[in-house]
Amino acid sequence: MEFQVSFKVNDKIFLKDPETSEIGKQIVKNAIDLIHNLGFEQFTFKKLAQEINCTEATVYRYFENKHRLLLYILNWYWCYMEFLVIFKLQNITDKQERLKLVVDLLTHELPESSGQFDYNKKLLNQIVITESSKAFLVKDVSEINKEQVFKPYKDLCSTIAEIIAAYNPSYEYPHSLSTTLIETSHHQQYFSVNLPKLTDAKEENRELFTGIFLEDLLFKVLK
Amino acid sequence: MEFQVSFKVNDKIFLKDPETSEIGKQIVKNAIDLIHNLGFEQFTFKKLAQEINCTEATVYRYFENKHRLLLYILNWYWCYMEFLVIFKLQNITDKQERLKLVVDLLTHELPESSGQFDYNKKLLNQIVITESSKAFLVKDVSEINKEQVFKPYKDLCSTIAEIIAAYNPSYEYPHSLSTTLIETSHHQQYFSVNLPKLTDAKEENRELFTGIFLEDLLFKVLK
DNA sequence: TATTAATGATAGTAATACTATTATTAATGG
DNA sequence: CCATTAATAATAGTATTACTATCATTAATA
Repeated sequence: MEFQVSFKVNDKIFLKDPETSEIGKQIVKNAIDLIHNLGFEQFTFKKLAQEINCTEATVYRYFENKHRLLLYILNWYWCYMEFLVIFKLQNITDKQERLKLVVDLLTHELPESSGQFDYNKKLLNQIVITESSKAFLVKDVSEINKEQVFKPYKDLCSTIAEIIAAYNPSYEYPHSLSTTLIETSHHQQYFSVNLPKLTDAKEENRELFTGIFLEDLLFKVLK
Repeated sequence: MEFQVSFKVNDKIFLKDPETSEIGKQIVKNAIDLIHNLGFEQFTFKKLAQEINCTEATVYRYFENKHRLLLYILNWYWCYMEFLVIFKLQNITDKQERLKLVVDLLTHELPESSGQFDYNKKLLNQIVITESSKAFLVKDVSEINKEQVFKPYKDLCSTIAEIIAAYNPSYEYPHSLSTTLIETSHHQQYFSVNLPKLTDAKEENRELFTGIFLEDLLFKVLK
């Protein structure tokens, strides 16, 4: 027996819920492939429509623009990551162990779950590393923030901040440390592959290195 | 008597050196204003040309595209930042003091220098915080990296890494820590203004807070 | 004075980021 | 089973973006 986990992404992000139709699922699935292959800047709805043999207009019925589609994908990831954190930490009482598991989750690819409806986790991970900051480094960030489109990221940040605070209640910057862990995990992995002079990692062991670097940093900061 | 500092930016970044003409200087100066006002995505060469009453074609004679122009601006910043680090640390032998000054420089606006030819440092700072990761989070990063367009960032990273290594020679990840300081400085300041739930800072004291947060982190990590 | 370099003026193209309209098909409800 | 509705296809069209090209004009220089 299996159980399935699904996430309700804020429905202001889409015009029509892509989960409710086959073509909607194809849009998200192929968007992940295409954003990974082309990079977000070169990715267009026209290319996506060609990929899944539908019309551009159809894609526009699901998402206002490609930025919203990126947000949808990232929200899915952030929700899933928060779920994984909570799930994997269940029954683990040792506070140090809990933090170690958080670092592991943040620095390693998502596990391939067996759910029927499943995104390519390897590509999703790459997209998060390379494109996630483009979701919030935009001129209208304050506008779209009102629509709660960053809630899953904030929730994840907050969940990790609580685990930090549980380990060391006197540490004063748990939220900043939480986002530093998340963002640094992305940057260090990206640098190790693309700009190796900016890190001490080697490409071969980027996930492992990033985990070791962050764990070392985390426990020294919280000591 | 004054002395002036100028930086030779890698000449593969531009087609024609904007420093060599009045209109070239106007292009860079107004680009900083416009990128700040519109955000990099909405910024176009057409709008820039309108701003300085020249033609789009003229702008294209200086820079291949807007990404190169952003790189030019960022390279200027990175060079200037490295200069400031080296300059301000002259004659300071206390290794802890040296690190503190680095954090100060990374978290506070650039000083308004009195040079004749001078960019708006406040806006430049904002651009670095908001747009700098868009310079390297691109699909063709490896291609353009071969043209040495990230050398100034790497040099800055390396300079700071040396200061870290001087403080604690046994610390194993000085480059990763160096880029973590730089990137985290940007993110925490950005979050404090735009997504305050992701940080413990308040907007009012974002520079001060980010400095305190990073200094605390740095010295605990290197202890 | 002739030459060259820089810019302006103008035009044009392919791609992007959409919006709109109408026709067709599929699903559902009575 | 028919009528209705919803979803999509097919098609068209617009404004903007990201360029490239050409030629005339002006300014600087040799």
